[in-house]
Order: sequence, then C-alpha cells, then structure tokens
Amino acid sequence: MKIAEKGKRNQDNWIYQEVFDAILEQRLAPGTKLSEDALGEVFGVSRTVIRKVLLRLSHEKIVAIRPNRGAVVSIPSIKEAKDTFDARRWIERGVVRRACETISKADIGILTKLVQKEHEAYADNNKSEGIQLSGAFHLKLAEIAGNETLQEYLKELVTRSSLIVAHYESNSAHTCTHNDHKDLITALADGNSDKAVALMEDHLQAIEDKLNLSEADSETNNLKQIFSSVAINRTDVHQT
Amino acid sequence: MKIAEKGKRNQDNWIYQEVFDAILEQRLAPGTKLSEDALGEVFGVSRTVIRKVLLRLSHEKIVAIRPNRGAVVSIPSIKEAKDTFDARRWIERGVVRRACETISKADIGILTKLVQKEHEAYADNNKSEGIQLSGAFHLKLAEIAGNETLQEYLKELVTRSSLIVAHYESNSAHTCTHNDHKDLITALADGNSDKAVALMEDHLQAIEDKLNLSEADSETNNLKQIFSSVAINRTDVHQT
DNA sequence: AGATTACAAATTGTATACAATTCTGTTATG
DNA sequence: CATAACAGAATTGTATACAATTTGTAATCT
Repeated sequence: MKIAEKGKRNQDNWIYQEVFDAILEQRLAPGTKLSEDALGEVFGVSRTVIRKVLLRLSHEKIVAIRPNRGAVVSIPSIKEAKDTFDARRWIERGVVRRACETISKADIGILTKLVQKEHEAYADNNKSEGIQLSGAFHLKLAEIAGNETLQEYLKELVTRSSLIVAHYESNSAHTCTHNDHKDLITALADGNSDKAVALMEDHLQAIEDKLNLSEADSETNNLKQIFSSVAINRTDVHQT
Repeated sequence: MKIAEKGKRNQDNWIYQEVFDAILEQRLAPGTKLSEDALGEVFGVSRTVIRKVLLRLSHEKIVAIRPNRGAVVSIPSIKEAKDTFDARRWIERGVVRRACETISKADIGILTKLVQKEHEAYADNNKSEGIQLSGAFHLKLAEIAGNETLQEYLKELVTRSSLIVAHYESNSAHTCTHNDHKDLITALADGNSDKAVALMEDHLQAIEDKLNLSEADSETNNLKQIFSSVAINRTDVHQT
C-alpha cells in the first residue's frame, strides 16, 4: 500500500523501478497478471501512468502485453532463453574486448568489491541479492567498455537472464559461477584480452548449461505439447 | 490527411509504421518536432494512441522525448553514432557466424534478389529506397541467423544507422558498398564463415569511415559552435 | 445430461477534460 | 536601449469517462 509521494516528478520512473525490482527479485513470479487497476491502486496513480510503465517493460520483454487481455510477467520460452544467452555471448564478447582497452585501476577495485559482495550474499543464502550483484558485475563491465548502446542491450539481456535462470534453473545450484568473475577480473587487470573473452564465453556457457533447456520440461508453457497425448486419446478416455 | 480507416484493429501498429517509414525515408528529418495534437489530427486518432507510438519510437531511440517538451526525431550525437556502429559490428559478427550455419539455397536466392533491387534503386537515383533495401539485406541475414533477440536489436541499429548516415554523410557517395553485399553472399554460399565475418566487419567499417564523425562538424546540432565566429564579431557587424 | 448460445461482469482500448509546465511576445523598469 | 518580469498561449502530463473486447455464468434447446 504505497502512496505516490515520491516527488511528483518522475513518478513513472519510480514505479517502473519498483515493478522491475519486484520481477527481478521474483516477488512477482513469471506469469503473474499485472492488472492496470490493481497497480494503479497500489501506487496511487491512474491507469495512464501504469500503462506507460507496462509499455516500457513490455518493450524490454520483461512483461508480455496480450491485446485486450492485459499484461503478465514474461514467461520466457526455451527458444527465447537460448536466444538470450546466445545474444549475450556475442555482445559480451564485444564488451570484454572494449573493456580491456579502457579499464582503469579504480574500475578493477569496483569490480572486485562487487564480486566480494556477491560472495557474501550467497554465503548469507541471499539468493536474489546474489543474482542482482552478479548482474551488476556484468553491467559494470559494459559501463567500463563505454558503449551505451551495448550497455542498454545488456541490461535487458541480464534482466531476462534472471527471469530465465529463475524459471529454468536445475537443482545444481549456480553457486559455482562466482570464481568465474574473479578470474575474469584477473585477466582484465593483466590486459589479457583474449583470455578475458574466452573466460566470459565459458562463464556464460556454464550458466546456460546449468539450466533445464531441453524441450521436455517446459512446465507451464507448452500446453499443446504437454496435453498432446491426452488430446489424441480424448475420445477413449472420455469419462463421466 | 489520412484518416484512420485501417481496420480499427492495430491502429497504433499502422501509425507506428507510417511514422517509422517517414523517418527512415527522411520525410521527417532529424530534429523535427512531433507534436501529439498534430499527429493525432493527421491520423485521425486521439493523443492517447499517438503517445503510445511515440513511446515505442523513443524506446527504439528513433525519437527523443524530452519531459514536458515533447518529442522530436532523434539527432544522433557523434558518440551515439560511433556506439551504434560499434554495436553493429559486434552483433553482426554473431549474425554472420550463425547465418553461415543455417543458411539455405532459398535464403541465398532471396539475398541475391535484395542486392539486385538495391543496385537498381541506386541506379535509378532512388537513394531512400536504396538505403532501405540495404537495411533489409542486413535484417534478412539476421532472420536467417534465427536469433530473434539479435534480430530486433539489429533492426533498431539499422534504423539508427540510416538516421546517422543521413545526418553525417560526407560528399563521397556511399554507392561503393553494394559490392560488399555481393561478396558477402558468395562467402556465405561457400560456407566460409571466417571470410564472411571479415567481410562484414570491413563493410561496416567502410560505411562508418565515409561519415563525418570528427568532432568538428556537427551541422545542425552545435549552434553555439556554428555561430561562434559570428558571435565574436557581433558588436562590430551590428547593422540596422 | 450435455452442448450451445445469450447475457453479465470485468478488463483493456480510446477519447476527452483538466492540471501543470514551458514557450513566446509584450510590457515594465533600470 | 537592454534586461527582466509577467501574462497569455500552446503543449505536455495525468485522471477520468466511455466504448470495445474478452471471459465467466446461466439459461435454453436438443
């Protein structure tokens, strides 16, 4: 029950951030309906500004707007998941390469601190903060690389990655990826651009490999596939 | 003076496309004010739907929305121009690499036809269509690559590239780039992935090199700079 | 009883009305 | 005459009202 007292200016930015964070931290799970009226009531604004926020989120593919049927938190398909990680690989290759050229001592300090905090978060079993800090590491790297366009794209991709990881993660915890970041910093500090790129590629591949992206277990999504056998036998099973 | 008789459904999509095309073809030059009332009148809809369209265009960075001051067709800065081409290089590397794996004979036919039409357009001195077809070539390649995310990003980047080329192009016509596309098709058809990537990199670099991206000449943008000499002598020149 | 259709409730899409802000042209003042 | 202050107009931001669409429920018919 928050009320809009956040300065009157940049209301939508504030609301955007709130919803964004809620989705990222999974307080709003994939598939959750985002009713305009409800959100408007929560934030104390009219549907107009909520629509603006939802439009922005939908453009970033974090929510899906179905015509006349409202917005829901995106449920990334397996294809989308693969595309997302593939896109990340290509973009982060560029980011790492550029970052190698431009990185400063101060930057290395910041990155190191981020990795430390990430470790602590996971040590405290604070998964959502861990995920967020891991994302922050990648985004900081993009900031260092200095290409705003790549940075924005990566921000979207990192967010979607979080949705994907949340939705498709297998039992094997993804705690193993922390050291990847450390190694990456070392390579960057050494100015070893080739190695840094290779490490990033492996890192992203490792994350993706830990997911259940086989066509088999799509959970909520592919209803047709899930019920295909049932549908075929429908007349047979027919009961009461 | 078009009226909204386009089926009532997907009005905004139609309007979006109209505005998008107008910007791409430079009927709406960079810097042009896009007043909500005016556009609403033109398309026979209320400001509500125009705002939706402008919001989408602003997300794609084709239009800039300045708070309380309305929307204008984006004037890409030199930094943005460089970032855009850099981003394209990284993304299209990925696109070409993937396309090499998945390209079919039919695809090659389509690409070849696109290049032919592009040639014809330039032969007819139809510059705007030439630019559009050149963009279509790159986008078709992304479609072949099969990664929707990269495809969407590239669509944005290609559009922005058009804005940039239009704004920063030097005297040397960019007619020389046609053969690049042809060579690229050959490399793709041969499955020579390394060569195809190299050709794409050179191609994009060639386009960028033909632009005036030195800090000096920002044309319409830096009014201060343009009129600086005049301003200095202002009191002298002063005449009724 | 089961299926189909008609109606009702809820939600989104669009238009309009009002509030807040910026821009422009005029007037007042040093 | 130049600068500053002000008022009006124009434009954007937000809220609300109405229209269109979808979805759930009940009634009707075979």
